[in-house]
Amino acid sequence: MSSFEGQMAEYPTISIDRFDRENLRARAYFLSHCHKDHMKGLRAPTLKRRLECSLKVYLYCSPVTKELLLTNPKYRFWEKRIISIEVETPTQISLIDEASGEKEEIVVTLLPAGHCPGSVMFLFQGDNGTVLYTGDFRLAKGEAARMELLHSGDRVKDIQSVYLDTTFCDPRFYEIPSRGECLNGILELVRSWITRSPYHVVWLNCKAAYGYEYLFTNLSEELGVQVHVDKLDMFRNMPDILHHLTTDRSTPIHACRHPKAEEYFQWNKLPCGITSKNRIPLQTISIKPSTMWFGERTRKTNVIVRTGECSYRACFSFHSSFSEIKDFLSYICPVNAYPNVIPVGTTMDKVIEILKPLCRSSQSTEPKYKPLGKLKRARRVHLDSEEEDDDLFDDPLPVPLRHKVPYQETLHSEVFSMTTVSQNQPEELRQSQGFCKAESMQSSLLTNFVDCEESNSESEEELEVSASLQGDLGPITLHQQKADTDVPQWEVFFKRNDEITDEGLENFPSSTEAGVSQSPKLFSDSDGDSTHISSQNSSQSTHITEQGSQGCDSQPDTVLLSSQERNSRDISSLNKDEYRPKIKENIPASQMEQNVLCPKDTYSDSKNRDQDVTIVPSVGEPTIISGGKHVLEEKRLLNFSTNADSQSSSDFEIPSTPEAELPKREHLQYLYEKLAAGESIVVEKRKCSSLDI
DNA sequence: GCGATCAGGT
DNA sequence: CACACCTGATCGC
Repeated sequence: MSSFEGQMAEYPTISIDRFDRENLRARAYFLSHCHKDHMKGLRAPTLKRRLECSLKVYLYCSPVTKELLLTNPKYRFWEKRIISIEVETPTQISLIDEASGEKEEIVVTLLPAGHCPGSVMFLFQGDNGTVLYTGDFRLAKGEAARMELLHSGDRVKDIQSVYLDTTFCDPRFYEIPSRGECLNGILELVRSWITRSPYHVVWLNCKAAYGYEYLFTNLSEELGVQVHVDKLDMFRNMPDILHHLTTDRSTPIHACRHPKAEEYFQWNKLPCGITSKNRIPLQTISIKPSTMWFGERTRKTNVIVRTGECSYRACFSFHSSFSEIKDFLSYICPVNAYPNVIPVGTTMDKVIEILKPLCRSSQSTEPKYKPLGKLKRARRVHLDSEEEDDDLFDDPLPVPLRHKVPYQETLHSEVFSMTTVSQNQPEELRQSQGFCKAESMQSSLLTNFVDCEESNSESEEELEVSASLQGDLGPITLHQQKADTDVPQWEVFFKRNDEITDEGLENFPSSTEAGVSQSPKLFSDSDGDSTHISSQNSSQSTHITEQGSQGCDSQPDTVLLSSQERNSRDISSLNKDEYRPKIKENIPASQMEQNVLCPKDTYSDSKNRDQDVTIVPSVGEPTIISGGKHVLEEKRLLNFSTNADSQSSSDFEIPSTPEAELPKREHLQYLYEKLAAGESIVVEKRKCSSLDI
């Protein structure tokens, strides 16, 4: 739960995700996503009264968040006072003190947070430096590196402070299976059950909160049936979600809720009240999404655990794991990092001890002359962080390129867009889209380096490149380049990108491996013999990180599901297309290869389409072919390398483990059916390698 | 009657 | 484990 008080040291006149107490005096409000614990005071009479008196005060959020918020009648009084800002569109906001008339300009950029539909992180740039408020987030390793707007040229921006989602910032939560792995595990379990007969139905025991939509949309897409929910009017303007939901109870997949749902379930009754179809009783299983995590040295086992005759728990997380948090923060490398959440069982001090080494200050204490390979980030004298562009000139030292993104840097001038919102204009987009051309950095070195370091923070090796020269951008500081990046946009939800799913999927790299397995016991860990069906992709990635040391065992998880299989249906066929299929053109060779490995996943990226507009061939990189739907691939490709697990890109390319075989769909089906039926599975123990125990 | 808080449950 | 709620009881306005 967020314990962020609402204000950031650098910009105390704005309030984020808290609307009570001191925050009642804010000049502007920001809401990162629509979860109640981030909306404290948002509908309190005191704030309502203040709005009536302070006509220049607005609430800024993403378009999806605005839609979700206003669907709730209790928040409808905000209607005229909410300004939605498109994701990845730097927007200038004037912060006016109505009493004194004092004014301060700030530029805010919303970055996708991957937590729930409409969730974003806020990047603020102004006279007091650049700061990032993450809200709640779930981003795979390497995702920060793929966000263009966190960079200036090739380097990550000079960020003064990060206000971070530290929900799982404890080594205990070292790793959480990726979204794709979890999704696949659930998908196969659901598939194996509902295909048995028209009377076999599944109840997804989800909590009352946004964030499960990508699960619903992907299951729907893959299985061809809509998911039953209690309400869907909040998605009325989000066709990509809406199309996969229904209020018709006759579907085999339910995510409806009822206070006595658990009790109903005992009696084979769904929350929506039905117990039979055509007078034939339904055969129901429940799947409860819940967070599962694995310590650094524990081996990941299942993403699905059987908890009873007809019930299962499935791994699902809205928040980044410890290693994902470390990857994110170490990449950003701010001067300061403040936790927004203190996980229970730990203390603020402990969390800070963990964050500190990932910040610049600690690094600055290091010897001045570091081997180039170790220099993570040039330390800069900062004064105002704002213009990072300018700083580039100041950097005397070679700066490691922290740009994992393979995307191409634009060689020519890029288009920067800057939107301005004035407080006087209430409407949403009054964005005057000012497009300013700026010269992009000459991409001198920028070329695309694919940094192979692992995303783990620990990565030590980085490529160094000399600093690039950038042109001065001129007066407007904030422009960010809009390159075509494809960041995993998670707005996905809304934009149907749930494809994200793919994320996981594709990421094989990331792979981790989780398997759905059932160990003989419900619980997993057993390592021994369980048959692991992993959702993940085939790639078994070798995890260098953790497992590396341990040897193979680590990979116990054999992945049975090949990504291809899953994708075969392509999931996304629908999805993708609708979304902006953007294609990314330049993909580094290395990635190409990967592509080859996982050919089918598709995926779409929301952003891509739009941005592609400016595609510039990157240096030397082969262009990918994007054939029809495979467009998506690109994205995933991208993810690949950058992805988390990807720690080392090389991993990906590692073909399957010698003894590993690609699971056949039929085999999987067989295993899942047994699993669904509660039968025990014969374990075939497969050795991962000689090391396997 | 409403809101805030706390306990308890899923 | 913990998340993001929901319900119910109590207290104050």
